[in-house]
Amino acid sequence: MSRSPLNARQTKPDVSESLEQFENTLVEVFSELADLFGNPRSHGQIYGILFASPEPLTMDAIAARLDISKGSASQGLRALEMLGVIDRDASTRTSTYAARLELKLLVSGFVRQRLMPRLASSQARLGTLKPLLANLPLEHGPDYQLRLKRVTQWHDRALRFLPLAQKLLDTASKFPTSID
Amino acid sequence: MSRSPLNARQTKPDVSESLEQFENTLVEVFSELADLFGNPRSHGQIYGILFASPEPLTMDAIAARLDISKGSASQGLRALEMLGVIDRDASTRTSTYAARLELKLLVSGFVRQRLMPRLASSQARLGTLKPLLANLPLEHGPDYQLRLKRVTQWHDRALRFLPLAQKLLDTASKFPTSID
DNA sequence: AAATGAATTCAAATTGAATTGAACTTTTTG
DNA sequence: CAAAAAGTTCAATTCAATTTGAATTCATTT
Repeated sequence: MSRSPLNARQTKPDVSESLEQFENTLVEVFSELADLFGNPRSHGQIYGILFASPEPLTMDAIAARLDISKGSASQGLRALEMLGVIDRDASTRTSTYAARLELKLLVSGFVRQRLMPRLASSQARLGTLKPLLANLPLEHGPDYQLRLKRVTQWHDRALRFLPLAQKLLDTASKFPTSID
Repeated sequence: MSRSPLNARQTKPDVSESLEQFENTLVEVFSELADLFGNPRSHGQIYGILFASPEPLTMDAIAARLDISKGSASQGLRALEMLGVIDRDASTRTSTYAARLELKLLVSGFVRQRLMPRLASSQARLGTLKPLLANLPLEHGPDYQLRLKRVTQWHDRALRFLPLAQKLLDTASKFPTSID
C-alpha cells in the first residue's frame, strides 16, 4: 500500500520550493493590498518579502529577490520606514531591514500620513465656500446649504473619528479577538 | 464711509462665478478623495458635480461640465451606481442622475465592493500556506509560524470587523456627533 | 417600422505614475 | 587619503490604467 521509503516519490517536501511559495504568496498579498489603497505595488512587495523573512534583509538582497532596481528598493524602503512599518538597522556597514509585524501599523501609518492630511486640506477648502452660499441661485438656497453642511460635517467627523479608531485598534489587539 | 449703491463696485456677488467655484471645489475635493483610495479621479469628479447639484443631471450635461467623454461619463456613472452612491432616474427618455448625500455610502460601498472581496481572496491564498509550514527551514520554524498566524489573524479580524464598523457608522450618524 | 437620439462597448490612444539606471554623494576601511 | 562599496537622486523611460471616440446596440417616437 504505502510506498517504500527508498523509491519514495512522495509529495516531496522540497524546502526551497516551499519557501519560495511562502514568500511569493506574502509578496503578492501585500502587493495587492498596497495597490488597493493607491500605493505603489513595489512598496507592498518589499513589505511582503520582509514580512516573510525571519532574518533582516539588505537592500541589495531585496532588490535581487524581487527583481527591482536599487533605485526602487531605496525609495520603497524609505517610504516604508517613514510610514513606520519597517525597521532599519544601520549599525553595520550595510544596513538591514526588518518588517514590524504588528499589522495595525499599516493602517495607522496610512491614516496618519495620507488620510488625515488630505482630509484636513479638503476641510480647509470647504471652509472657503461658506461665504459664497449667499450668492448662489436663490431658488436652491437651502439645497446648497444642506450640501455644504453635509460634506463639512462628514469631514469633521472623520477627522475626529480616525484617531479614536486607531486607539480602538490598539486596544482590540490586546484582547484575544473580542470582536464578533 | 459706505460706498453709494449706484457706483457700487462692491465685492460683486456674481452668481455664476460663485456657483462655479462652489461646484469646482466639490468636484476637486471628491476627485482627490477618490484618488486617495485608488479610484479613478473621474469617478470622484462625477460624484462631486452631482453632489453639488440640487437638480439631477443628464449624462451629457455631466460630460460637458467636466469636459470628459461620453464614454467616461457612462462608465463612471455605472460604477457609482453599482457602488450605491448615486441614483439613476430612468423614467424619462433621457436618464438623469443624482448623488445620494449620505456620505457613509461612500465608505460602505468601498468596503463592501472593493475591500471585503479582496481581503477574502487573500485570506484564501494564505490558507494554502499552512500545509507548507512543515517544509520550511527548520531553524526558523517558529518564525514562519508566527508570521503566517499574524497575517491570517489580521485578515480574520478585518473581515469580521468591517461589517461591524459599518453598522457603527450607520448608528453614529443617527446621533448628533456623540464622538469626541 | 423607420428614424432619431441615448447609452454602451471596447480597441486604440493618452496620460500620469512608477521604475530604471547612470551619475552623484556619503561612508567605510585598508 | 585613496579606493571601494552603500545608498540616494532624478531625468528619462516604461508601463499600467484611464480615457477617448467611433461603431454598435438599445430605446423611443412619429
